[in-house]
Amino acid sequence: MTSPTIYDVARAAGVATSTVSRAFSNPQRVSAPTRELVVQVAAELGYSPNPHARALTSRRTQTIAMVVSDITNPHFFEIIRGAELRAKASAHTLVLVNAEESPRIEREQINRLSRSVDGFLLAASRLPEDDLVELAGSHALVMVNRQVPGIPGVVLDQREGCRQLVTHLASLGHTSLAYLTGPRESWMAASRWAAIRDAAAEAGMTAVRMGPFTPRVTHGAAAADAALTTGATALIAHNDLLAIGVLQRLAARSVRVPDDVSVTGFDDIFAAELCTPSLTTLGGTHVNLGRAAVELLLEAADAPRRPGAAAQHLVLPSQLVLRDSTGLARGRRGPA
Amino acid sequence: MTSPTIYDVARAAGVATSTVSRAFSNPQRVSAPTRELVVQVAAELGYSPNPHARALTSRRTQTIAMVVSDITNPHFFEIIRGAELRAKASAHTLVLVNAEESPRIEREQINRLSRSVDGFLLAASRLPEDDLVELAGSHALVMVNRQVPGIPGVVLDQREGCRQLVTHLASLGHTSLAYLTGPRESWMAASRWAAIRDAAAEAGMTAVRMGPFTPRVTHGAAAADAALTTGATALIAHNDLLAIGVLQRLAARSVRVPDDVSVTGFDDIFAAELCTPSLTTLGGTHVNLGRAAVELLLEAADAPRRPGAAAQHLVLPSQLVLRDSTGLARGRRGPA
DNA sequence: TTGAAAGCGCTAACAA
DNA sequence: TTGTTAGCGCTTTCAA
Repeated sequence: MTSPTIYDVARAAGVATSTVSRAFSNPQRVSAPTRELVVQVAAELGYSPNPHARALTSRRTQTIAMVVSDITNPHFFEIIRGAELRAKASAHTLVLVNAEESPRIEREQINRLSRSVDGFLLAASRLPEDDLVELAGSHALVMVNRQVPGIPGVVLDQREGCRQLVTHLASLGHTSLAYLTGPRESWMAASRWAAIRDAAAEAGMTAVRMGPFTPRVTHGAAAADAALTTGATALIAHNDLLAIGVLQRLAARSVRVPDDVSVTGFDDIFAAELCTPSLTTLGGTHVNLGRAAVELLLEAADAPRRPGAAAQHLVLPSQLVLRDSTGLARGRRGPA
Repeated sequence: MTSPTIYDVARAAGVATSTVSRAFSNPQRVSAPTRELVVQVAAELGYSPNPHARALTSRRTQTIAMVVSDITNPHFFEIIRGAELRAKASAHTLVLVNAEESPRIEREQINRLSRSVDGFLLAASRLPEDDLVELAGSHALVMVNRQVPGIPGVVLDQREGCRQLVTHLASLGHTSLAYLTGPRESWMAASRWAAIRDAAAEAGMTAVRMGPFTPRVTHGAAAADAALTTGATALIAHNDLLAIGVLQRLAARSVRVPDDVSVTGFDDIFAAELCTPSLTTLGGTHVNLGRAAVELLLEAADAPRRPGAAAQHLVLPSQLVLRDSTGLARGRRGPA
């Protein structure tokens, strides 16, 4: 009933337990013939190493945890998928944790898992920067969609992406935009606003920020109402979910999109292509975000914190996807 | 640097290590005063139990694995979310595994994790029933959206749901339907077809099955083309993704929905509400599926396999959501 | 290159 | 109720 151990294999193969151990975890330190013998005997007995016993001494678990700020946001799906893919390729296990938009829960979950994983992927972390720096001192950490000095991370290029987005709106004749911002703790929200504001200034547009709004469809109504008071003809929602909610509210209020106002989102989730009108949005290959993040984490876990070596920051390209929710500004339609 | 162990706590509190151990894993077997002392000393020292050492002796890991047949399908998201929620409530960790629609990968992943988790949630498993029964002999198993005799499981009610769906179509005057079926290994696909066929017979409709089709948007084109050859006026796609692909293809071929044909899906994913026309679909609260599945698994892990006690099968209600993709059959429009 | 042996941190008899 | 003690299965010095 109970599964075979290295002792069983050692006895059957006529070698010491340490040799069996090496054959599995350090193959190059065993002669080829012995290794083959051990491996074969192990296979016959149906032996496989006990990961907990292994972790107990070696302190390596072959497991990484991914903490997402809000698992209900479909945009994380792609990141999770990429991470799972990459983790599997290196025979690592992916643990999934939901922080439910709460810094407290995020912290608790990290503490709970700190002994059972080799490192953490923190996606859109809501923790204050100080906490993160402290954590990075004792754990392998990789940030996803957030930049923290000294901690490795992967982000989609917001600066360039937002510039393209704003330029697109400017080229349609819009002269004023409103950014409907996300959660206060969201690094992304701050980063997007900074990029949008700068790009707007450059393009000679006025830009205002409204919010914060919880980036869900249901909160789009409030966001849309707030945005309309500004008189802006271009609305940039913090993400696609919020944008879709905005679209729905505008339709309900008989404001035409894109004839009266243009609306854009971020993330390019699956639904962005299907809603009416389809949504212009700043996307990118989120699968690669997840993939790259795991890659970085595995490196960090292998070569822990060479002091002096700067933390790696990967910036993956974002991609502006033009659809039907953006159009010429009011009064700019028809032949000039 | 290295974290404190029960030895440190025992010494500082002046008790035996076993007392410390009990205070944490079996509190009721320690007198209240001793327990409080131990807990307080432990807190001061910053002690927390090493999960691997714990697992090594107790064989309990506080971890459960969820294996999904295809992580790209958004419908699993909700199930995953429910499972994560419930797992967290019992201080359990959720490991996420993608089987990529491959029975081989599914099996490999299960084997790889078999030592590190307390049990498995198998969502839409593609494994043959024999394999599952064998697995259930050595592991705690709960099936999600698949019924296997002798193994506990949770499903949304297909029989009643499909009956409602078919009745809905019949009441709109449709007399022939086509079911665009999912993967060959999908228990769900077989189960839906059986229910649809029976319900159709009951309602005096003819029913044909086409496929199998990979249930993704991109495969909707082939499915739509195949369906049109049958002359059926009502198309039931295996899931919403396929249905959305069908809608797109029909639009491209200038077949009007629902004027020329009606289209339905399964799952009620987020996008079903947003596509054009919005999709009539058989949904249900998938979050509860995940939640209930974890619940069952925790029970099973606690009271392992009382022989004689039948495996629990939970059937959660499904819910028919009527939207714009279904309408009166051709020739049944206007005043009678 | 291989073997002997001492733990890793905890649980669970068993005894007191 | 508490303490003693022998493992759980593996890795890792250290010696040979």
